Amino acid sequence: MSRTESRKGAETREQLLDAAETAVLEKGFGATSIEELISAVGITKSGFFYHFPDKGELAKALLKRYIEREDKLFDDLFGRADELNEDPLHGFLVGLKMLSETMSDLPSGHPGCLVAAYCYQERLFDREVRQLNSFAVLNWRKRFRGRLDAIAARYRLRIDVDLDDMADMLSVIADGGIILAKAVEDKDILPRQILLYRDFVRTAFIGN
Amino acid sequence: MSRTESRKGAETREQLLDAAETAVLEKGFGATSIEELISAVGITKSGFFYHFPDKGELAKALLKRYIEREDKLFDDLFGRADELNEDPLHGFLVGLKMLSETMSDLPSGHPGCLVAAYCYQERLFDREVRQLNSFAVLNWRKRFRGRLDAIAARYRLRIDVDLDDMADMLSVIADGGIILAKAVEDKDILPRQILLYRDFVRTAFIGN
DNA sequence: TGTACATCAGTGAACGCGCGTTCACTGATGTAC
DNA sequence: TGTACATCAGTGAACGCGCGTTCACTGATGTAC
Repeated sequence: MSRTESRKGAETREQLLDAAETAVLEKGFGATSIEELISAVGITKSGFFYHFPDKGELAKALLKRYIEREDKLFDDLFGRADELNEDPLHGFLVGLKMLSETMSDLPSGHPGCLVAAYCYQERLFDREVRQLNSFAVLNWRKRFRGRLDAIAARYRLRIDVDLDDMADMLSVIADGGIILAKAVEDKDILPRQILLYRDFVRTAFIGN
Repeated sequence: MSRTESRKGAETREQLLDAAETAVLEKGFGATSIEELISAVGITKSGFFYHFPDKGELAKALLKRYIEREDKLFDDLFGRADELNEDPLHGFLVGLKMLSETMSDLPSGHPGCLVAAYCYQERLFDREVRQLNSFAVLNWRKRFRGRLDAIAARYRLRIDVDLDDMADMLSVIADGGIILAKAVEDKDILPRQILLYRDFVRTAFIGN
């Protein structure tokens, strides 16, 4: 229980972020009130302002936490896949399979991507938050582009595609898959679409 | 100027919907105020309530109009593509090319998909609006599934994919592409992703 | 070990503003006879 | 053609509520000497 990170306050802060994340993904940031967050956590409104100087800082902290978690998920998942495969293509394909299964295991489907939610509410956030969002996406591109480069060094590309586009396509499929799954309330859509992307990568590099 | 559709009122109503659509895609429905809509159109607040009984009816009218327009766009686009090709695969591929070009021609990128925006704010809408959203997506699935069936009747599928998934994938790519384009402010992303989907369909049916 | 002080994690009351909604009313245009 | 009435497309004022934010204060815990 040191001074720099005393436990109690940090716990309350996390609970506020948890409540905020759920609410923002269901109703949007503008329609999420500080009032509902504190009543979920059980503190007063001034308690909220002890943890965040204003609502904008909540938005920033929320997005930062989300991006860090997502990065960690990818690190863990594709890291494990790499341990099982020395071939970069098979490592990526196994990673995608594992990603699909992880999404499949979510009991009521993926709750939503904060990056996507923020994109549809850009005007509510300042430049810093929007840049955070942009960097996150560009970082995912870089991450998957690196894998695709390693694959392309050993396998011949059978179709004429740009590898940045192909790297982006995983983020595109994930965000789009979440939306369709939410729209028709079918949690299988996202994992199935990820497997479709996997098929695309496989045929692009080893044909059919 | 008949009684059932006098011109002046209908025009104001459309302007309100235009202002609402722009605002909702930039800030979300909850953060879009009636006040800003009427100041954009130049009427008073009571004027708004002459056109819409409450804010919820605005949401419904907005979504209905969006879905109708989108359906019409697909009808026109793939209809024209069909006239130029009697082969179903080439017709679909030409249609996708045209769709990509249409998205490319949008001067500042696609402004956003209302269906996607509503998914990230589901709690703000009643069951009727959510069902409207769901039906729209299922209808797109049906539309593209029909085309894929026609193609599969003439071409052998080279990879083992479900055609409903492949049909959904176009909506997924569109919605996800819009999000990435917004996130990194690069309007080329959406048209390029559509072309990537086109490559996938082509290789799935004629190989490489 | 005791005391003084500092920091943490909040409380409670008050604020002004903007929001969605209601209601009684109105001038311009259209329709019936 | 003139008059009476109906409908359209709004206006203007008022409402109560909830929102984000501020400010002075406080009890519990931690640290220095």
